[in-house]
Amino acid sequence: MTKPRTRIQEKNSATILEAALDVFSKQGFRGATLDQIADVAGLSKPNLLYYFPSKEAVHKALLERLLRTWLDPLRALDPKGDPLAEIMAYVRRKLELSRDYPRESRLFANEILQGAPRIMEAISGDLKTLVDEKAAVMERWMSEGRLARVPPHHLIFSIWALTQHYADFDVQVRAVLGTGHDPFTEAGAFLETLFDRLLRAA
Amino acid sequence: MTKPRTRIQEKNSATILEAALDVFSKQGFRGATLDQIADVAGLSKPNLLYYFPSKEAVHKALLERLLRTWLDPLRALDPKGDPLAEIMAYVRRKLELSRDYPRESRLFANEILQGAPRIMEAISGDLKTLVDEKAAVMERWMSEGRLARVPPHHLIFSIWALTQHYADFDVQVRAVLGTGHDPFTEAGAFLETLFDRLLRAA
DNA sequence: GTCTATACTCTGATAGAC
DNA sequence: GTCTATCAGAGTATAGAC
Repeated sequence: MTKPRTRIQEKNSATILEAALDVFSKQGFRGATLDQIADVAGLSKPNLLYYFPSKEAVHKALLERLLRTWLDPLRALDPKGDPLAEIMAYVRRKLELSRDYPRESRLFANEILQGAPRIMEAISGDLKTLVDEKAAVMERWMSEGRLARVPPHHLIFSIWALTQHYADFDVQVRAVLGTGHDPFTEAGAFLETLFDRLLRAA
Repeated sequence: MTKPRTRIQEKNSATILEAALDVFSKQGFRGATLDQIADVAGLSKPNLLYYFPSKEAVHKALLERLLRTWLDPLRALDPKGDPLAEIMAYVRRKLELSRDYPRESRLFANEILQGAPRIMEAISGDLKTLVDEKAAVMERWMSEGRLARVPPHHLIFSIWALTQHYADFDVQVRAVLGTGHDPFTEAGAFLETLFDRLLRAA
């Protein structure tokens, strides 16, 4: 349902998307079933299909919502700010996303693993544009000697990889650390150290 | 087929596993179908099921083969070697795995994303044991002042995250970089810099 | 060992009563 | 808006001929 009108439509659409996020993020698109989603949402399958015309449509709605907000932290990187502080703030915001929205991270990971069939356009369009723009900002900072020189695109990849790992591989991280650990707090301190040593201008 | 006896059985089992790796690594367990696998393998579906008793069995055989070899690079980390050189060698071998066996990396990623239903035992058993052991080695190196002090477990996570990202998110990396880039060569140089700056004893 | 045919279940989607 | 009933197709697995 692209434009819910009544309050009950609004509420049910939200409930369905919430349940679908649960299921799609764990099983991927093909692995998820409408039965599972309807079950988690507490609705019947036909009722679910009253709100969304198809399984595709539910998945698409989730991805669109995700893409709208997922890039905000990178957009917020301010060319006029202090280089190291700006990048550290980006790392922190990205790690917070992993901690607070792990299902969204896994939904995205599933989509990319499957070859990004439904979001390739956004990736090589909006995302690439944004990354190129921010990479140019970092490039400038490096030229001005305010940041150690590293390949900006791979710097951005490393921030994605290191922060998303704690959401996408959460069960592995927890199993290997054992009990008595707070993965995200520890990761926060570690990544602070890592990017400081990597980027502080010599 | 756990123990193939004839040459033809050997060959067909291998062909099936090769095809299954293709499909499972892209679609995950539930998303993959025996039809797809049989098609890629060039066999009929019943014939495939002559060699493996079920879809589960094919998947299990793949994961077991993976786990047997996936940890070798970490096992090879030598407590008697030079700390920084040993870790750099581990990073290099791990990145080579991502470059040369990206499907294996994605198979593993899919399994973890789904909550590791089939390999949780190996993760919290053999894997945790090995990681704890090597983390202790690193800890010793740090105490001796031969390596900058960082949390060893998270250091290992960072190596996994940074190297596997180039396999698991390959399509995103290539789309964002655009043409005229060699992701793995560039990543090799970047990760060399990153871990050198992070770990070189001050 | 390999194939065709098929049994049976699951899944996405629709019809139509209320 | 929501439900029961149901369809058509896909999916795993088996039977049995060759």
